[in-house]
Amino acid sequence: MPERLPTLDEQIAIYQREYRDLDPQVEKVVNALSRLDRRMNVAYGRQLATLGLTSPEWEVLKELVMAGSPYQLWPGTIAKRLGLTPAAMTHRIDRMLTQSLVTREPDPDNRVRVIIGLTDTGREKWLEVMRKASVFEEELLQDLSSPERGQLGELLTRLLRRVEDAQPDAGGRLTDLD
Amino acid sequence: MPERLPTLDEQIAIYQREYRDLDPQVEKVVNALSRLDRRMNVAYGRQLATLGLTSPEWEVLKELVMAGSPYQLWPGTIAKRLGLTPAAMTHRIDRMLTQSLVTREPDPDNRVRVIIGLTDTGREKWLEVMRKASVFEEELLQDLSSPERGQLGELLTRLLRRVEDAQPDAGGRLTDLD
DNA sequence: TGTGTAGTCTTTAGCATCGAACTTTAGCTT
DNA sequence: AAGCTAAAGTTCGATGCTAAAGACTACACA
Repeated sequence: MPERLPTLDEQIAIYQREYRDLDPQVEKVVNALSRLDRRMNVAYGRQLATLGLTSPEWEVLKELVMAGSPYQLWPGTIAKRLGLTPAAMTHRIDRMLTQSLVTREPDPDNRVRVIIGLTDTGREKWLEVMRKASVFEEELLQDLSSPERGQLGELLTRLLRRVEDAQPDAGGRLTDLD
Repeated sequence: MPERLPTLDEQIAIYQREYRDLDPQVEKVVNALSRLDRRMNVAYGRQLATLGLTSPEWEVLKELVMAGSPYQLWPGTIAKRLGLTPAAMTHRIDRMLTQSLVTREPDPDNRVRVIIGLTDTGREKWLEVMRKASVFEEELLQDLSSPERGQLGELLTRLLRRVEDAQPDAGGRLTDLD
């Protein structure tokens, strides 16, 4: 009974025994991506915890900063980008309000809308996380030379372009399903 | 008030305005990874739904197949790999039992342990998902030549090696935190 | 101007997950 | 052997999420 996580190559070898037509090259890329993201999130989670933040809160802060000055978005927009229901967004904002990370004001242009804004506290928190995160990120990439880093970024960007064009708001579809 | 998701490069430009010491090359890699994983999961989720599977169930099936014949693991092992608490694992297995995707038997060698096994139904489901997923994966990578795919796989593997060595069971730490 | 329709956010009920306490067993230690 | 410690998995209470329904607003069209 194996305790140890199979290496990526072991995983793919087994997958190929189960499904002969599998393309090992493609599978390697896709599974490496997914494994990396899991590990990165574990690492981020640790750093967030030391700063008294949860990962849901962090996601929202990122979106608001990413929006640029004046750091405002509608709840529905954030929800769509994060793949959440509007209901979840309502409650997340509620929680973040109690910590003064964000504000919620009525939209003067449309009374059924609401504007979520980033507070200075929220912006500060974002910065603290980034400072810690960048240490981890540098460590993660330390085995890659600068040209390799650039190349990796470029290759990933090309993948991303395809999938983001196909799912503009995460609502499109890349393949026909039925 | 922006509705549109900033492109990766826009995002990084804004981040740099907020945090001047940020390394754009590193940030590009890390954020592309995270964006890609989100999109991939959306796509997988769709395909799973058409096969009557949920993503939590899919995760467990993957681990059992990955273990190789005879497709058996302890609940605690699966939980650790998926980053779940043992409690969550118990309930997941309960649900999967009702669909005959897995079995739960006492471990003959240690009466406090339990063995989760993959059923033929579960193995079939895994195969169905993989067949659909490989279509999507091929489409995702279609803009990359075969050497580029190999290169991307190799670069990602090097990152993965570093982080998996540092967090052997997702319990280690890559950076000192306090 | 009135009405229908679509869209935005909130409320509610049900469910999955977490953290923590608990039960049972295995393996030491003396 | 007997007791101590560590480990595995289940149970329990609390929290965040989803899906669906509801309240309200804006816009199009007659």
